[in-house]
Amino acid sequence: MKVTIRDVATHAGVSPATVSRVLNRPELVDETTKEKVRHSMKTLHFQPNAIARGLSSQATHTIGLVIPGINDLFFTELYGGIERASRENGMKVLLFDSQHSRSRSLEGFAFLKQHQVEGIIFSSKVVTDDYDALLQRLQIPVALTLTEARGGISLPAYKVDEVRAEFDVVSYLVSRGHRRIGMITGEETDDITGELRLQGYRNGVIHYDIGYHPEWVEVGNYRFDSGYTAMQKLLERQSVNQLTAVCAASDEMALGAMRCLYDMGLHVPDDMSIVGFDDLTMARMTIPALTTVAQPFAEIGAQAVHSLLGMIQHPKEPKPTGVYYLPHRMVERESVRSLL
Amino acid sequence: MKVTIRDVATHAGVSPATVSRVLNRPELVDETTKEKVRHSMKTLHFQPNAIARGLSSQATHTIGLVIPGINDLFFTELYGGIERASRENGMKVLLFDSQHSRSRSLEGFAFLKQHQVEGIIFSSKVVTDDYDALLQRLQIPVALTLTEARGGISLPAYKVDEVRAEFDVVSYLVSRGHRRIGMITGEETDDITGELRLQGYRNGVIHYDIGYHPEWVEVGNYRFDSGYTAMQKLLERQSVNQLTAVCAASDEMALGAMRCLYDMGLHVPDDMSIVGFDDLTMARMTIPALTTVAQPFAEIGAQAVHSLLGMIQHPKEPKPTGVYYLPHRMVERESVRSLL
DNA sequence: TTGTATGCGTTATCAC
DNA sequence: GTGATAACGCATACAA
Repeated sequence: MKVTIRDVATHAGVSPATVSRVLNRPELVDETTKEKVRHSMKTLHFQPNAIARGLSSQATHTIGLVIPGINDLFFTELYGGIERASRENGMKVLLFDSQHSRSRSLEGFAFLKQHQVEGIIFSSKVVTDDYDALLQRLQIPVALTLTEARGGISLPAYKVDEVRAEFDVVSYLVSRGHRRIGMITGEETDDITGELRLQGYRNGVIHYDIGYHPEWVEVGNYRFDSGYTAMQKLLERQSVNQLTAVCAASDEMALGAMRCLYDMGLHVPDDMSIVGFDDLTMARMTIPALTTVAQPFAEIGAQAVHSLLGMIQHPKEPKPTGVYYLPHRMVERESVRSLL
Repeated sequence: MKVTIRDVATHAGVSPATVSRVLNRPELVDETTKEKVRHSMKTLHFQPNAIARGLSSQATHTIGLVIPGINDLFFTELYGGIERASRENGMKVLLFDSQHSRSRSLEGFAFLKQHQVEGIIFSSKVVTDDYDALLQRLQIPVALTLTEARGGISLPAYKVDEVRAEFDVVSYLVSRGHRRIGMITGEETDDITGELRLQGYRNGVIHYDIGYHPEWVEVGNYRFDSGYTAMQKLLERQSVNQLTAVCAASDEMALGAMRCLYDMGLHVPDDMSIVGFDDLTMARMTIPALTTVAQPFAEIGAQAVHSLLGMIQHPKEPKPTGVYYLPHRMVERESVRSLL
């Protein structure tokens, strides 16, 4: 029925220990017996039991990943980077979807702990002080992606410099002759991302002597529909605002905004320029193709993995901490008009 | 350091077996000792070791999922349905990305076998005879999604009736007055999907006395760029073809086709109607929003899980077999013009 | 209702 | 270079 290491051993006429050795330390075993054992493994179709190995060796070679929601469109790229980097280093990845629920992210830690993962990548919203005790107890290295720690707690975080990125968006727009630039940002509550991007926008409009006008800003929740609604509100004030461009804190909201403009009979970019944030796969598939700032999701994931690997391999060395910025990149496509 | 069932036992003044019982068969243990044990678990922050449980009980409560590629845009919805149905039934899911490689899908089975999953959902291309021996040996229930088995091998498959779905697309187009309907299909080699959708198209044009014209058909690989290229080729023959509508075998190709038309100065749907296939999240976010046929990805995933659950719980009963069709649905949006 | 003893499949520490 | 043997953390017959 199920073939174990013992079956292989008897079939090859050796001890289980030797079979285990050809699996883990083949250099320690004689060439001929090694061949013999391998042959037995083939013919018996032996598959080592990863569960038993994990229990015995106390090493699961697995990295846990907590994500906010599998349906978030950037997720697959992040995962791709993580999975690849893990695989290249002999690690597997175990996924946990917190479904945008704070309590479920906590569950995620418990789940991954139970499965003896050797490191955890966390990418759900802010990580605040109240995680502290939990994380201490965990005794598992943790790295953050697309978010950062707040308060006393210190965990390494991998992301783009969002303040700078959004500033660069404003710069780009200014360089195209825009001055009356609005923004659709993300929620500020429990979400550091929206806060940072808004800060970048604010820095930009102040830096370029445009001034910060609260009435030029609307808040969304990163999703398409909220982008639509936000643009509607902006449009209601358009006669006084006279915006020529709007930057959104996500590609999805940017597309929602474009849809709203379309429904109002306005044309992008002729009547209004739009810039997104993320550079999702679909950003190049729309008409007009979306000008946006690209986050290197795969690279961010890979960096987090490498960071974890370091902590796993050198448990006694001081752990990395603070925020590591990966380079963002303006992607110029068709949704911005030059006023010059 | 790490707290086990024994630690809890001594702390609560009971035997390890009792602790194990409150975990697995709480009804068998006295109310007061149960409380005592649970209290100890809390204060010691006990987390049961899933690895050890799996080894001991021979039940991992895990379903394995082999997907062709994490970056395929429909994947997250399929996964969502699978994860949800699994969770509702006390199961976890372990993911394996075959990266569109046949050999890697084979590896996937080995990987999942090693991790002692109790069932496998497979969704990579065709499953043919040569999988047979492997699958037999596996001794693990397998269900297919978005594909089906070919040859002698019989595995339950969950998907839409693609022939019928594409036929319905043609019907829809005809009902809007179209007759000169082209198609961008998927690869026919090693891919049953493209074959079936083309068959549906063919049935349609024949049924409506339009006739099948090979020169109205181009082949792509489901991706955006291939849709673009295919439409280019179609356009080269447009003076003789005089197509008024094109249906694509995927939403991505449909968008690629739309982009091509846009670049050629043609307007959708005024100059050409376009229909997709899948109803990806982004289908409603484009302008014009894409008319397409929706696959119930989440439902397909959930059905596959339930099918697996049945096989797991009743190992001796005959396993389900054949193809189970889930209802597709025409989603009417803006990319088709009525000629009537 | 609770405790003891054994096994799950593998790794690892010893001897030989 | 190879073979016994004891963990790994938990579940479960069997006893009590």
